[in-house]
Amino acid sequence: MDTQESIIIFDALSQETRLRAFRLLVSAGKDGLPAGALSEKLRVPHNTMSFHLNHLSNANIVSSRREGRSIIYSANFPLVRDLIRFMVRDCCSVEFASIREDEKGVSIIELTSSCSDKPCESKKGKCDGTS
Amino acid sequence: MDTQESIIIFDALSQETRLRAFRLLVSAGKDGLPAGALSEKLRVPHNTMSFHLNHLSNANIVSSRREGRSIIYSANFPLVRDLIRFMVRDCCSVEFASIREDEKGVSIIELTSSCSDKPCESKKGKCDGTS
DNA sequence: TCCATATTTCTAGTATAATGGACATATTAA
DNA sequence: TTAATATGTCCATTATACTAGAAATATGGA
Repeated sequence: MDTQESIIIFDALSQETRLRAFRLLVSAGKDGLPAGALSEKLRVPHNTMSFHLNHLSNANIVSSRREGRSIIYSANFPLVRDLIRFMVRDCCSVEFASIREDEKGVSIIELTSSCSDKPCESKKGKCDGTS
Repeated sequence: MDTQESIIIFDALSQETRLRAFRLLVSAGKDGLPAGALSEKLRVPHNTMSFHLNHLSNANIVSSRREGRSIIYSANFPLVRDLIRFMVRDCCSVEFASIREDEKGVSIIELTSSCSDKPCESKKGKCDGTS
């Protein structure tokens, strides 16, 4: 995940219809949903929906496959995971978030309560715990 | 953090000058940086910089204070933390991320490696570990 | 007070995004 | 092969975003 890629994803998620569609796809899981179902649930004309699905697709945050007459969209979960890692590493690691990998390759992120005065410096105990 | 607030933040971070400015402010920590320093480091005219800083400020992801002739901007770290929590809870919790709070109020997020076929169902061991 | 510095606001030009009607394409079944 | 369904593409309109010159505001110092 580099800066340019993250900009494209932020842009994809910065529009109401697209964010709502993406969240529906997330809740639908790996099976995904056909374009028509999204258009109907979100009460958006099918061509407008198609425009936004294409936008999400270009950002690589959803993928699609044809199944009969339908085109099924599904969320690209690994990319979301990468985006979250990018945000933690690049956007708040110094102040109150830490990220490490355990022996199984699972990323463990700790978000402390906000430190009102001083940076946390990677150790807890320096935060006052207030939010 | 609700949907509308997250859209505004995604929008704020979806533009190159703004994301670069935000990342500079993150690396500057709580002390922040004056508008002129950002304008100079990013080689962006001061009025254009001001436009983008205002955008970030409206999204509440940075704040500002006057110090003498300078206006110092700094990153709003707690909001980033909230955004990350929103993304984990709303965008991938079912599939391969979990979030919980420990006794000190620290959020512990686990991002597994991607599960190629089936949902992880909150337990590890069901993932094949490949990325 | 007068000037230099730091930043914002105003403004207009240009570019990009969103919307939805009309039409085109792909698939399936009769 | 004709019709119905599902979706995408084309296009014009409207709205919003980005950019930077010029002017305005705020501060601190000579």
